[in-house]
Amino acid sequence: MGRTKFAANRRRQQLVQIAMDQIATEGFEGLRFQKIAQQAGINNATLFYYFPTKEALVQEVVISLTKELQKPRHRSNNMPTSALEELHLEFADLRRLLRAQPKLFVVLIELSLRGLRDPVIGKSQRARDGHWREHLSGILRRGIEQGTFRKNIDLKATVTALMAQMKGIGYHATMSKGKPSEADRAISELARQVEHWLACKTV
Amino acid sequence: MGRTKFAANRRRQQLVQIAMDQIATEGFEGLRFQKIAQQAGINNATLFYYFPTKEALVQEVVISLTKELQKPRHRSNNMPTSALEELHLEFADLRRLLRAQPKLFVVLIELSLRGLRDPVIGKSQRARDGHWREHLSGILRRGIEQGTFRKNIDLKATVTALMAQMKGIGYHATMSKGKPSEADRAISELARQVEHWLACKTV
Amino acid sequence: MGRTKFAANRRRQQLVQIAMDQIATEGFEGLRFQKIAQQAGINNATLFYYFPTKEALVQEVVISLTKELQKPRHRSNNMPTSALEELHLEFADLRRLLRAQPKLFVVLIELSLRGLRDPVIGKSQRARDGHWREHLSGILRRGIEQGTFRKNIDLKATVTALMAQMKGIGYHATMSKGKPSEADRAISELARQVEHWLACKTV
Amino acid sequence: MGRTKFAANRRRQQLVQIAMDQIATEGFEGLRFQKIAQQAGINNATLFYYFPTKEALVQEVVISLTKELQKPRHRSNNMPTSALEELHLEFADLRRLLRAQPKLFVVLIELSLRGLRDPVIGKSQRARDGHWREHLSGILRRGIEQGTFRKNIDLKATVTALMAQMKGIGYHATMSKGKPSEADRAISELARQVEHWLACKTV
DNA sequence: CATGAATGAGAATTCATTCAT
DNA sequence: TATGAATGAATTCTCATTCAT
Repeated sequence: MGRTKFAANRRRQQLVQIAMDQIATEGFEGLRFQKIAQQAGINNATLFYYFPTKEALVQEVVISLTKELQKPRHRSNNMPTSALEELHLEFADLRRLLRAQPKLFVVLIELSLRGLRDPVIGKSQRARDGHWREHLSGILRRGIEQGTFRKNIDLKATVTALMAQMKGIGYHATMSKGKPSEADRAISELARQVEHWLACKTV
Repeated sequence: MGRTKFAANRRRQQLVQIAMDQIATEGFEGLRFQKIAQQAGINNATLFYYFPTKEALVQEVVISLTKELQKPRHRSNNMPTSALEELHLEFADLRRLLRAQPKLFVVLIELSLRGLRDPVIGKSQRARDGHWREHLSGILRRGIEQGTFRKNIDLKATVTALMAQMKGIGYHATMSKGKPSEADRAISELARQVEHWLACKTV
Repeated sequence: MGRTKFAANRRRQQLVQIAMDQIATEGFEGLRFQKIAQQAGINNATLFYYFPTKEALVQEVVISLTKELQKPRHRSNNMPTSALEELHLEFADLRRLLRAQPKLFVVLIELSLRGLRDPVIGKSQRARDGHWREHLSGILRRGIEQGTFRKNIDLKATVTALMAQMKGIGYHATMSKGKPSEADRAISELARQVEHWLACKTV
Repeated sequence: MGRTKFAANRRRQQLVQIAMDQIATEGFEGLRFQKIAQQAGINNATLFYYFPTKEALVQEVVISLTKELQKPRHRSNNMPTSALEELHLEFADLRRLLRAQPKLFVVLIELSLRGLRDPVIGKSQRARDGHWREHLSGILRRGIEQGTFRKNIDLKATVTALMAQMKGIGYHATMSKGKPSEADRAISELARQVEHWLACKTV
């Protein structure tokens, strides 16, 4: 039974993955229950045993996506020593994710749009953003405490701007379909700019 | 006859406008020919008289959107005197547009996603980005010539970053549905940050 | 006014001709009022000035077709001298018509089918067949009188068979799209067979 | 499972049959998916479960029709002994088919016309004609060998004429809607004529 | 005569979902 | 679990026809 449940979960996860791929390639518009089943090699109706509704499947996609985004990446072995380094790592994460899972960003943006109309998705999105905001605020606060960042930072506006910048990088890179190296350079540029702005004591 | 043609064009424009609103509120997914006709107070078939295909209508939306975005806004009366001011005005434009036509950003993002699959839309999108890139590059170059900006700017990366930042602002503001004032503050913060970064001679 | 009316009739005739071409190339299925207007270079609605209904246009096609089929072809200058020659000429007509206006047969068959459901067309068709039957019966009778054909002919069955044969040639040639020369040879073969059958005194 | 598949095939066959009836009574023009479903007592969409396209259904009609026409009819118990008898049986078959399934001819003619535009149908039609031609040629050749038919037959032209004649009988009988007995008599007349023509040694 | 604009009544096709087995 | 069969509710698109100008 434990084995079975495990297998069933694997299957669910696989189906969610297929759904994500579908969204990435065909858009939300093109997400078809039929096609997912087909691609999973199962029957149309069988899919309904796993997800009672298309909506339910989408919710799982949201959950899976959120998990993926919150999966600790750089914090693998050693804690970052300074706020500056933490900030660095944020950008590094973005860079890595953008290279490793470009499709994820497409789904993310599709879901953002859906979140505007679907309250459940919207709520989950706002929650994710809230956590991220907290995380970034923490870094900035620590940086100020550590004396790395200047004291007169408008914390809220800065964090908002920072989030917007990082989202913008993901959005722009995803849409313009330039070379990854181009995105990398833009991220580095941005990272330096931000750090300069936060660290510069003469503003 | 001239009158007639004029009226017909007005009608088309009106229909495109309704379509844009529909996209903004319901998403691409929810764009229904029926509903547009309904909202225009005309028959379903009449819509097909104006647009032979749903696709055709969408194309017109793209055109209309591009026109709207390229419509000169700040250049109303007097030419900006300096590159710095020009850059300022870019941010001001963003701020104004975000307040005046928030729906436009939703449509813009929806279209971006569609552009990933629809080659016609994609092309138009890339063309628009190309122009914008040129425009921003021009400002930066002029700023360097004028001595306002530092000489060692990595022009390409900087422009990419700049575009990403501005897109990010639009994206974030649109999605998070915060108060406009919050977006305004983030934009100001960002503008100062960028200018500082470009102008700082000690980087 | 006389001129005008004449011109109008020319126009009607032209439109009917276009309709026939349409039927020949697209079938009854594909007959579109729109397309006819388009091909005539006039507006959709204008066509309704000439024909109050699509049905009306079709009726005119039927009339035009009947006229075309009854147009005396071989009887141009001199009367045929014998029944045998008359019969010969029937086959010759078929041969000529098949070469000169192959499309006409397509329309003819399309109309036949329509005649099964449309009583007006059906009636017109039966009338045409009736005349033809009379005509052929006359030839046979004359042939018998002239002593060319045998006396024990089953007149009714023979005429029916004759009509069926000739229709069959038209039908087969139209459908199989073989070379005209092939049809010619089959017609000659058939003509000889029929004449032999009718003339043979030892049956 | 075998039972199921069998039932499904029965269903498909039934639907094809209904489609054929529809074509016979309403023509290709009047073939409506809706109506077929209605007549089968199933939902519109269910029909699409069996046939992905209206076109697909039509193709099955073509196949079914071809099968029906090639279904051996007279060869039931004993082989025909002579070419003359074989030829006889061809006419007998025609007579029987015309009485037993008059609708089949309507569909056949409708399909012929469609074959002019639809390459798939056209090809199938030409193939069927090819086989028939082979079959008839065989009979004639055997008749010549057997000494029943004269030696100087123009084989190709004769077969073409023969096919045209038989098609013509079907076409004429179908269209003129006379009594079956009339068609029977014409067929007999024709059969005697053809046999006389082929057997007559003095041509 | 001629036309642009408008429309009602379908038509094919799609898709999430249900249900008996 | 799994599936084949079935369906209702849309949705895009077509077409003959009308009407004011």
